[in-house]
Amino acid sequence: MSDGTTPDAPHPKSRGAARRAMRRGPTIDDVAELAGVSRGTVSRVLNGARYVSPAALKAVERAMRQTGYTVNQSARSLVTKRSDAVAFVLSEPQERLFEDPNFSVLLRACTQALAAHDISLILMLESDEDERDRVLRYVRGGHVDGVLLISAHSGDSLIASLARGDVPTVACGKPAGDIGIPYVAAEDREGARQMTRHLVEQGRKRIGMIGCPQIAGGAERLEGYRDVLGRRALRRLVVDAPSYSHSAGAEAMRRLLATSPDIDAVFAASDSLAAGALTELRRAGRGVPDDVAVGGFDDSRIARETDPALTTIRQPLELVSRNMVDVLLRLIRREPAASRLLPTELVVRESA
Amino acid sequence: MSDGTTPDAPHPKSRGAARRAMRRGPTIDDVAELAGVSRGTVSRVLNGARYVSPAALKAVERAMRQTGYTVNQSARSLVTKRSDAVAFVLSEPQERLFEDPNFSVLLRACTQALAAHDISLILMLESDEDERDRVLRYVRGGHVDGVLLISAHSGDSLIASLARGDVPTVACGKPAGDIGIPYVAAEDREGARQMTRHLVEQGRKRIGMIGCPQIAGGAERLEGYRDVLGRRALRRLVVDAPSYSHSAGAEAMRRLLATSPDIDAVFAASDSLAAGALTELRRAGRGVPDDVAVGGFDDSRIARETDPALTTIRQPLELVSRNMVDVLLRLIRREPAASRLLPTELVVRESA
DNA sequence: CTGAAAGCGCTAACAT
DNA sequence: ATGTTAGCGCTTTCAG
Repeated sequence: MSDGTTPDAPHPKSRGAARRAMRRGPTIDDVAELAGVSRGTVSRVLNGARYVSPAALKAVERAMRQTGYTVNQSARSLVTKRSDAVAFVLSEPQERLFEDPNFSVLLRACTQALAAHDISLILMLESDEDERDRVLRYVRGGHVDGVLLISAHSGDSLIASLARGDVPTVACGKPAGDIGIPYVAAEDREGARQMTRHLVEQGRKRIGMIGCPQIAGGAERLEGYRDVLGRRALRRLVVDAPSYSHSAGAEAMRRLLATSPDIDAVFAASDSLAAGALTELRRAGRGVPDDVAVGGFDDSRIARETDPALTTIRQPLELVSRNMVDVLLRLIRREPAASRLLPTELVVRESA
Repeated sequence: MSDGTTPDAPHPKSRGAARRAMRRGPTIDDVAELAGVSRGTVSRVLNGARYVSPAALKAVERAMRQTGYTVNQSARSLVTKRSDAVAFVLSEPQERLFEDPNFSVLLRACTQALAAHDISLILMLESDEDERDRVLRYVRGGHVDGVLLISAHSGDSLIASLARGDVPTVACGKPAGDIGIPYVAAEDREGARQMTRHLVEQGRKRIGMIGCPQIAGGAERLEGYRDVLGRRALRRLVVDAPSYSHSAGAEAMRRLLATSPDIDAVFAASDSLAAGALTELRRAGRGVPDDVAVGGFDDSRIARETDPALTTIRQPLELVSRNMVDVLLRLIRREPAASRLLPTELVVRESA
């Protein structure tokens, strides 16, 4: 084989004056010429087609098809100052968030919702200082029209401080510190109430909770649990997990069993935590749900894959995503847009 | 409040001639003026700083800092014809791929590897016809410099037909049909051999396989299994799963137990499949690994979270990602770049 | 080594 | 309704 990289250029004689032979698609002028109209008219067709005669419109459309024209986004952005792209910024202080099954759902749904508006999604990670700076520079450099901010932990947010500036931003989940940026979230507190009520209705008496207050929404879930239980939410029944992970769930369950061996139900603040709890309960020889009922939160994929399958609270993440995009687009258009809270739903399976 | 959108322009008298007051960062000219050099020199500093006197360099750098200058990527792209962005195209015919824990790893690692080169990652989905067209138009519209193609199923690939064109593309996993595009993959076949050998060494006699030949790498894993077992790879010991999912694994295991109740080991072509098999084995009252040993493939997160934890084959996905990016960058620079195969590793845990 | 000048392809006034 | 024109901010010859 000759080389394996690129087929040789198809221009046998291209020598000295080898201009940029690269991607050299048809321009708006080519279309205009072919359609027998001016460049301005073509531009009008491209942008809404108002004030264009049907005849011209048809001619232009045909010419575009014939030439296989595509707008040059750079040229357009240069003048409009819009990029038609938004950043999906993921701050994952502990590398965890990325493994969260919920994250995939958000990412997919946001991508789709944006695609419907012909806006592209640029994924950016912000796990350390350097990356944070990179993101900041990038965002305020005008490379994107707005940002979808996904952060597990609510603290950090140097990003948010930027976001508070002039770049339209919407967060997933209520950011801590009550920064002024709009957010979209599930009704964590009410969701937690639903689960706790369910456990009570099942006749459970000593209901423990594995929480994770430092994660967005975590504090609310804890509050919901307390709302329902009141003083029955004994201090020893509540343990904190450092993150929404399987191992953290197992570890928390171990502590719970140690301090409260008489426990007959556990509400974990996420499905991953619940799955970890399940593993630990089995190890400890407790039957689920007979000895101990287990409730999760999220209704992520893993809720269906544990054994027994998890009873959990469904977060409408597709809806959250669509709302985030909707709010962001309004913000970009300088329209007013408030935060939104979306309802949750109890999903009963085998574990409780 | 006055408006809530944009703080009023700081020009008390700007009236009729209210220019676009939007994002109006410092330009290369502002920097040039402040540094007392020409616009050309600033540009040179921006691009490699060759042929620039130390004095000029310093002045420019100071001016850039003072003004908080950031290049306008659109303006740059307009002339260079590069976008400094690549598309991460995900074809997920069955919505599954996105839930694959491996995918997250790839996405994260690719994003990071690209960020190191100041290239941004644009995520695109290609699950149906419309989206495929969208991706095609987008990619060949010159919006990206190249594409990272992640597809579970190997067939479709109208995308690939584009990729074969002039847009630099690298696939994850060997694409079917032997299209000419370079790819990066793990040594699936050898990995499968490693696992099968391990099971044999454990004294297992009737080793079944849950395969998924239509998924990239799936056929190779099946071959590896057969390489080791030879005629002991009875037909009835091999079942096909429709996808790499938990439920497919459970279902396949059920069939396997039905046709070959005497089975004493199973090698599943992915961890998800193995996890499903585990669930089914427990349901059937078979102990793992005592009655039946179970081997997975991927060493994804779930391998650590099943009970018992999975013995599996580690795919070096971070390495795969970095190599994909490396190959793609070479391709973009029109340098030669061949496909690459990366070694796998046996990870022994509890299930086998 | 550096400045000047010519566009890149497009949109948005501004005239018709 | 349509053509004309002036840039958007940058890189890249081309002269010095």
